[in-house]
Amino acid sequence: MTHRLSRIPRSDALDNRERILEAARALFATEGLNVPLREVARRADVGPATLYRHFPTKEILATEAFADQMATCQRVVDEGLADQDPWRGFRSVIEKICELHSHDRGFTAAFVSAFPKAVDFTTSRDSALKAIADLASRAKAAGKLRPDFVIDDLILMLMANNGIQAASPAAQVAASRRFAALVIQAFQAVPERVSLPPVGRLALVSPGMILSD
Amino acid sequence: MTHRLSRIPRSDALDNRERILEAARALFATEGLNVPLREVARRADVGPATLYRHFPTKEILATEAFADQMATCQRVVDEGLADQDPWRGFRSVIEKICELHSHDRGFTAAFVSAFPKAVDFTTSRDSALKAIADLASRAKAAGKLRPDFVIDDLILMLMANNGIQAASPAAQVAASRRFAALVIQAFQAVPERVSLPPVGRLALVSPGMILSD
DNA sequence: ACGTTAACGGACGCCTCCGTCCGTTTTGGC
DNA sequence: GCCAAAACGGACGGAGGCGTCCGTTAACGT
Repeated sequence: MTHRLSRIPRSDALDNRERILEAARALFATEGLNVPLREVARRADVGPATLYRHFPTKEILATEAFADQMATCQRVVDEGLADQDPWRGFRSVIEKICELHSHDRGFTAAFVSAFPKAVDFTTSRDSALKAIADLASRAKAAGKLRPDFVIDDLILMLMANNGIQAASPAAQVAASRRFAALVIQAFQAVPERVSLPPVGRLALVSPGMILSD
Repeated sequence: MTHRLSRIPRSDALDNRERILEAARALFATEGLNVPLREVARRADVGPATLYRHFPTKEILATEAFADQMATCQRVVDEGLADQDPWRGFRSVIEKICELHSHDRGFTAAFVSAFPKAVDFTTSRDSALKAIADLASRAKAAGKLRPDFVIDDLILMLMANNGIQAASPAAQVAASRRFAALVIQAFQAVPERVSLPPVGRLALVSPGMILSD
């Protein structure tokens, strides 16, 4: 009678699970979130049923697949916070996050999406945003970041960065780098600033739109 | 023998053709280019075959549907060119184009895409870009636009603008407006400019990617 | 070694979209 | 009014994605 509570999974199961995640990471990065799940399964050399058994929904799969990207993201933000110069920290966060997202077509979509089920993903995103907001207000206090910057501007920037399509992965990164540089210029405080129009309510678009469209 | 050369189409045919275009415009604007063609047909109160008879491919339909948007685009550019102050003209072009594109989820996709069949669309886009490049060099000469601006930055900006997702049409426009303002700040020449990283080769992504994804 | 059972994956049915065929309806010249 | 031909649209077959069922395989405890 060895059955009570959370049995350890079989070795091949763990194996498959890992291979699926690997395949998902690779495909999501290059193709975006809308790859057929069969293709992930095929690449992982696994039957469709196996994939669905491990990850009942695409959201769950995406959440787990992007776990380390999310961790990287958090680390980037922490590094930015650690910088004595808040403006330099802020800039580095923007540069690194743009780069991070430019490598991975799927990640931004996931990041910007409001996965309801993926609790931990949402919370870590929000904590990252919170931290950046802190950093931003410090940079404002230092007079380097424009005072009318709001955290939604960052979301705006992420979405915008996600819209960039380049011919090759390398070009994609290059384009994002330039974009980041431009954005930083735009965020910089300068004496004679014209005021910005309000952001309005951004989407945090529903997962359905991201996963299917 | 009244058959030689380009017969005038029947009245109901013209009727349907116009209704199809109307439906396509409406749906492309709200849903983007990836609406099922059946839905366009349904909205136009027309059978699928009729739609395909008038517009054999989605590209052709899109091209014709966006013809007036394209004209508006050209007009905006012309207005910008007509301004005595090239920098003000340049800014207004950016603002108006961002607004134009923010109203219409499909238009940017079409604009940025490299429809091979849609000859006239491509040429008018290129002529618009050419004109903007002229305006840009005048604005540079006036010392208002940063010297390292290149026309690909505009494409970059359009793609980025296209990535913005807002909760409602109104919010979408608001977000684009703010984005345009930020972009203008970024493009403005200021004394102590750090140099920008290169753009790299942007996509002008193939129609397939835009129409299906 | 062997049997129990967790885990697998091929195959199925459902759905949506696509593009075309062909019998039917409508138009416009006479 | 009539009739050729132009135009229509319902219906069909095919392709691809999805999620699940169930007969088969192979891991692990004894």
